Amino acid sequence: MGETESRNFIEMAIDKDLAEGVYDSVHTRFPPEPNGYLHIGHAKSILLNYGLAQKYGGKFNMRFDDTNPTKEDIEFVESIKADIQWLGADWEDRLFFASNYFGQMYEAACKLISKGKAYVSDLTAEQIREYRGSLTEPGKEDPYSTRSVEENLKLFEEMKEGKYADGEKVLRARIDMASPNINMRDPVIYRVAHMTHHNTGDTWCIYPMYDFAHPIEDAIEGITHSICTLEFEDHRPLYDWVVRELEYPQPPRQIEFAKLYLKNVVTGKRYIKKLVQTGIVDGWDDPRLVSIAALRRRGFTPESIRMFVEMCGVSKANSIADYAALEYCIREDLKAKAPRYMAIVDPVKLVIDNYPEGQTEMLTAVNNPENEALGSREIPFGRELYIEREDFMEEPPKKYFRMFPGNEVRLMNAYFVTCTGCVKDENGNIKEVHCTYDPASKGGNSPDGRKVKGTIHWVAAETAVSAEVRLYENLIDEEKANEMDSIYNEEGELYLNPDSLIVKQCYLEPAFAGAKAYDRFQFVRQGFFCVDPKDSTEEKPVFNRIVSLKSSFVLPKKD
RNA sequence: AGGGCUAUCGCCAAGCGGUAAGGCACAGCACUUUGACUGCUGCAUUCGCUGGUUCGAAUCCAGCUAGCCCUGCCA
Repeated sequence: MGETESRNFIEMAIDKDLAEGVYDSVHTRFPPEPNGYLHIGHAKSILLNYGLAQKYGGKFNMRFDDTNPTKEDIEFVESIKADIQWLGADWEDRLFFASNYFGQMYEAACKLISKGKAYVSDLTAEQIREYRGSLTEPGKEDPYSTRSVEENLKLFEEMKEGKYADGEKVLRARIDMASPNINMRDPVIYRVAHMTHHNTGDTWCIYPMYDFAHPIEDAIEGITHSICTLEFEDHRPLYDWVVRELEYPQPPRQIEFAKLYLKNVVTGKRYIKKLVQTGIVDGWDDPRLVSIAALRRRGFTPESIRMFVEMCGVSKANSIADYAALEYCIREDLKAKAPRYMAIVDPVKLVIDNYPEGQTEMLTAVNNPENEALGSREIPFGRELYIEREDFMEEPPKKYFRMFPGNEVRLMNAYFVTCTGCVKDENGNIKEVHCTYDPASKGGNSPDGRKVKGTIHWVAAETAVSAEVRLYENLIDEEKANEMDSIYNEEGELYLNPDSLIVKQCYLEPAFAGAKAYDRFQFVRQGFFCVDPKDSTEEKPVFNRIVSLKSSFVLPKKD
C-alpha cells in the first residue's frame, strides 16, 4: 500500500473507517444468488471484494445468497464456485450459505416482533401494493399493524409451522408508511413459500426477504464492508435499520459501486436463452458471449480479466466499457506467454521452383522471441508450402512489401525467396504462386547483408496439420447498433451480425499436434487462438480466435 | 411529497480551492525474422448549463438541465 498510490472511493471510505477505528480490519464477501451463470460484471465484483481483502490484509468470504428457493438451483452453485476459483479469488475455508442462517434469521425476526418493530399482516400481495402508495403519494397504515406483540409472535410461529398457505400472511417491518423511500414503507421481511430448498430441503416453509436477510448474513460473518451495486443505494437505510434494531455490536457498512457493462454485447438472460434455442450460439459458454465460462472458452486468462477490471476502475458513474479494452488485456497477457507458431488461415500454394523435388529439411524456430523460456522447435520445410492468400498480390499497391512478381521476401525462419509469378485457374483465381529461393539465406538472413522489407509465414504442404478454426466476431451488428444507439430494434429483436462466426479449415505446422483444450497460441500475424474444448480432440483440435492483431487485416491505404 | 444517485476527451478514469494524471481507442514517425510487439509524438485553454463566493473554482454555494435506480410476498 504505497502512499502515492491513488485510491478509489471505496478504499478511501475504508481508510477512513480504519483511521477512525470503526473497524480494525477488513472483511468482504461475494454473495451471488445461485440462479444463473456468472458474467464479466460479476467478475468485477468478485475481484473488487477479493482485491480489497488482499490489499488490507483482511478476509474474503464466498456466500450463496440462497433465500428464495423458487429461483435457485444447485446446478449453479458448482458453476459459480468453479468460475470464482478460476478467477483466482480464494475464499479459503469460508464458503457459506445464507440458508444455513435461517434459524438465526427466524430468531432475529422474533426479536424485532418483541421490540414491536415487526408485525404479521394478512393483506394480500395486491393489497400491500395498494397500501404502499406510489412514488409521489405516501402509503397507508396496514390495518394489521396494530396486533399485539404476543399475537404477532404466535402468528409468526404458526407461519413457520406451516399453518398458512403461500401468500396468506407475511411478516412486515414496522418503519414508516409515509417515508419518501418506498423501501422503508413497512417492507415485507418474511414470506410463506411451501417449497423444497436445495440446501435446507423442507425444513422451512417461510423464507426471509433479501433486505432482511442480507444485513444479517453480513453481520453473522463479521463482514465490515458490504459492497454491492448502485441499485441498492435506496436499500441502505433499511440495511442500516436492520442491523441497528438487531443491535449488532459492530455492524457492517454497505457501499455501492457502478456495475460494469460492455458496449454491444448481449447480457440479457432472455435473449441469450433465445439465441441458444435458435442455435445462433452453441450455449451459455459460446465464445461470443461474456459469461465467465464463455470468456474462458474463448481463451481469456484470469490475469487478463483482472487487468481489465483494474483498468476500468471503480466509481459511481454508470459506464459502458469498450470490448477493445478487454482485447488489449488479453493481447498484453498472452503476447509473452503463448508460443508463436505459424498457421495459414486462408491458404494459397507457394512452389519454390529451384528447391530440389522430394527434398525436405528441418529448420529451427524460436517459439517466442520475447520469452526465451518457451524454447524453440524444429519445423519441416519443403518445395511446396502454403502461404496466406493476402500475402501475395499480382499487382501490388504502394507500400505493399510482401509477395509480388519480382519482389524478394523472407519466409519466416527459413529462406529469402523471390517471387517469379503465379498460376491461375480458368476463372482467373490464383492457384499457386511461384518463386525461387536463395540457399545461402537459410535461417532467414542473407550472408551478403541484403535486406528484405517483408517477412511472411508459411506451412510445408506435405506435413501440414489440418484443423478447424472458428473466427469469431461480435454477435451484434455494431454498425447498426451504434447508429441506432441500441442493440435492439423497436420489436425488441437484436441487431445480429450474420458473420459473427466464420469456420475455416486451416493448415497448421506440426507443432500444433497434440494441442489440448484451452491451450493458447499465437498464429503468427493472425492473432491469438485458444483450443476450444467444444468438439475438440487431441488429434483434431478446434481453434477459437481470441482477438486479431490489428495489422493482420490492414491493407495499404489507397492514395 | 416523491426519494436516491451520477455528470471531467470517442470509451473508462484521476482530481478533494492553486491553474486538467493515466489507460483504451485513434493518428503519425522510428524500429522490427510477425505491417505484431516495442519506442517516440499528437490527441480537453477546458471539466453538463447558468449565476455567485474567491487573488484564484472541475473542485465551495445557488439555480437549472440530462441520465440511471426505486411503487416484487426477486436479489
